[in-house]
Amino acid sequence: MTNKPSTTARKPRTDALRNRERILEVAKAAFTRQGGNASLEEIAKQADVGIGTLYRHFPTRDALIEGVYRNEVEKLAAAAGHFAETMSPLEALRAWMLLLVDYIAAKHIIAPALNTIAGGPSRLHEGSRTMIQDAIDGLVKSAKRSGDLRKDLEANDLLRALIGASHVGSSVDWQQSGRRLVDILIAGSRPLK
Amino acid sequence: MTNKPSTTARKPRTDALRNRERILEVAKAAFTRQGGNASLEEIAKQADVGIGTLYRHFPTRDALIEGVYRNEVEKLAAAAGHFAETMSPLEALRAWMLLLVDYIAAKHIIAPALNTIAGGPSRLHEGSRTMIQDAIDGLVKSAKRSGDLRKDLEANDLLRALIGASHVGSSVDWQQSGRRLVDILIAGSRPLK
DNA sequence: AATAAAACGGAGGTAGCCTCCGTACGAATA
DNA sequence: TATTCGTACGGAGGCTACCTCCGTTTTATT
Repeated sequence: MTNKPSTTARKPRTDALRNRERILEVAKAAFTRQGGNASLEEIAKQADVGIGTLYRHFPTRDALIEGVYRNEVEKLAAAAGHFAETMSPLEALRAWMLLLVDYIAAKHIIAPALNTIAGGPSRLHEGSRTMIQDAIDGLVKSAKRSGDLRKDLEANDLLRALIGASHVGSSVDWQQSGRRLVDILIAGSRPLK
Repeated sequence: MTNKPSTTARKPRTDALRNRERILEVAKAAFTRQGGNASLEEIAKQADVGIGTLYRHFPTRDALIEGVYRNEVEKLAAAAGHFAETMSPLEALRAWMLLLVDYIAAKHIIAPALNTIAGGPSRLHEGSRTMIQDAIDGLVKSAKRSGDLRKDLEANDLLRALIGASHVGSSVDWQQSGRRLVDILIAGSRPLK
């Protein structure tokens, strides 16, 4: 194996990266708005990309759906850190929970589609679950430290409330009520005066 | 409004009823095997029916899916009564739970598809929930009376166990494990010797 | 500037959707 | 049983979306 590090794989092309991003962004919107059968050609068009390009990045519909999902989880995890650094603890928690509402909406589209996939969905779900758990744990913990949150609050309570609500209502506008719920939860989690 | 009851609507044609049945039967199989996007033309063919006939009975894909679902719930409710009359209480309960596994499989396909529907899915789900609850309540109650079941058992426990299991595993072969679970539940619900 | 690897785009063959309407069947009636 | 007429049947055909394939363009590297 004369595996010289010389073959250090050239840098990925910038247009490829940019297109990939655009596709994911448009796809997420399309899927959450029109469901898992949204037209891929339409998505390509809206992303200003040829249909061939879309298929090169995501060879199957499922691949695209999975891509959107992973992207979402990653953004969610990254945002937690970012918010924590640039906002007050309570604001950070609130902002992050609002993102979570978006994420859940996306996941609702995705879950059924993933069942058709080969390896099964559990693998994906497992990983995301802990990433999300960690994120909210961190945010809650630091908001407790700063005295913005009552000490007896469990991060999981917030998580469950939001996820639970999304299951009950699974109507189209549950996102709206989800956002309202975020504010209620935040308000209710302040320390008892 | 000279709405004479004389117009007593003629009897529905027998071939129409037969075809409708056949379509629902084939469609259920197709949906549970290949997911909610199974080819309608293929379903029509397998049901020995023209594509036009299929569309007359079920004008949209969603209508067909909903039809399968309603059919399933009705069969489930009817079966409970029938089993209760022709089997021993415990056998009746077991047989019915096995049907429930089939039903849940169908519902998994259906739930996502229903979210796209106009009126929202809650209406459907509500109704079915109570029908199923009633059915299992009756079966459990009579098995308790005959001494085949421990008295402290709640019908809901069985229901939740089965439904819960179906959510965790949502892989392709969860039905297999669902059937196994039925036997385990039955065995575990016998009176303590 | 030259080169070659990598990515792009869209034409075109295929499959599934759904409508429309002439034909066939079955329930009512005599 | 024969007739009538409302009801249901079937599948051809127009259309949309899928997905592959390959000639052209762009980009990183030298």
